[in-house]
Amino acid sequence: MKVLIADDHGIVRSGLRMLLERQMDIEVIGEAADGAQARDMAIRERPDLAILDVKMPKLTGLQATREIRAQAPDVAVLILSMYDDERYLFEALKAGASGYVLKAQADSDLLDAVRAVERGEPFLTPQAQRALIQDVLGEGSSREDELTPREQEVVKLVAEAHTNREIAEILHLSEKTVENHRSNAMRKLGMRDRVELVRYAIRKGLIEP
Amino acid sequence: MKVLIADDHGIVRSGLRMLLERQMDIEVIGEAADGAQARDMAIRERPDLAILDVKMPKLTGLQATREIRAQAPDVAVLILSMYDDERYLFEALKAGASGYVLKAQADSDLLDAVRAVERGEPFLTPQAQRALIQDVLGEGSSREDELTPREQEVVKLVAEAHTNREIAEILHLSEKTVENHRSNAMRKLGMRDRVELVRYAIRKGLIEP
DNA sequence: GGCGCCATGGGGGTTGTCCCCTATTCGACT
DNA sequence: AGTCGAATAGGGGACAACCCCCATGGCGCC
Repeated sequence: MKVLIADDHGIVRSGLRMLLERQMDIEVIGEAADGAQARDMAIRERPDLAILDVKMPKLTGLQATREIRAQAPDVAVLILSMYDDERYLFEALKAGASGYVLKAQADSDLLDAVRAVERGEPFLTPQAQRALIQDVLGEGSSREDELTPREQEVVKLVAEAHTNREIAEILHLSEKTVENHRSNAMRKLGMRDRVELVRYAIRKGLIEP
Repeated sequence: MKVLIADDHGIVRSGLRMLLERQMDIEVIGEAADGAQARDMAIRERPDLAILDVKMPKLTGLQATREIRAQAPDVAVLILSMYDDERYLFEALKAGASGYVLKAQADSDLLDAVRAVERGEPFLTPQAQRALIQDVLGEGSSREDELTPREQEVVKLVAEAHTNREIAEILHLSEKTVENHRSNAMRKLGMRDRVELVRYAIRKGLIEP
């Protein structure tokens, strides 16, 4: 089973690799340090599974998931979240992730998740299942982000101080398309320049201050 | 060499354990999930080294370091930080840590640090060393506010999404003077555009996100 | 089938940003 | 007495940002 690891912390990547490669049938075929790299490697190398951290530069794990699932549907995705809550669980599932595991969980949960995905099954930790049930029972979580996925990606990269040209390269788009997404996002949010977008991105948790 | 690991993420702990135990002479004698537990275990088990994450429940890694060093001075401490900057470096050293390694670093840096501490030497990554030198060089004045009052005013207004022209009107200055202050501030902080200034201003508490 | 939305891309133009340089005044330190 | 940083102001230029317009193709939805 070929696995790709993506996390912006080198030490954590190495730890995960050790953890996974102790299993005889798992081969870690690559490591990515940011979301864009993870997407490119997943599409090029076609691993059976990509394990993505939520919080990464350039593309978040969720944004990378969306693009990987669109362009390489045979690559399964497992989201690894450092957050203690499940605030990205629903977005992760909507983006096409097969599983969602908190870093606070025991390593056996991660291996269980990998095994489940190997069999083509989805995997949620007990906590995540409870959160999901809670949500279905309660209000139907009508959280509409007014920004489209593409617009959010561009906003995140703007807030990371990339120029339009750099963003175009990262997302494999033309500069003009990037400008259009940024402009549309700003119009939707009633903002006048990139500076306001930065504060929006920080409030939304797209990036750290 | 007996080592204690403390991190609130179980998966990360397991990864670190794998990473360290690949070294034949390193034995991980325990794992702690929070700072208080780390302190108790360190004082009871007396490992040669305690590797502590900065951000943990109950006691932060720095607080745990202080108490461990006070009650068990023979236990060396290595601080592991997930943050991309060195904002806790000085506090860590003051608290009695022997080393400071970012999680973003390669695993070899962590092993180097462990080896150095084994020999009784302190260890800092090149980035941390640079930050320290920078600090010693600029120690004459208050290192915290390297920006002049005028520069801070301009930075705040930039971060509030005002254009140079608007800032000039607000401060009763010429546009050129505003540009100079902004430019000087950016040079001092090593930043390339206003977007980076926004994040700086938010980190410094000059504005709210 | 048409309507709207999303994603993609371009033309052309105005304004803003950012950098290089110079220059003066003022106060503070040595 | 001289130097140094802070604050002020400007010239000129390269480039990025931001705006309007336009167009195409895909997809879902009455």
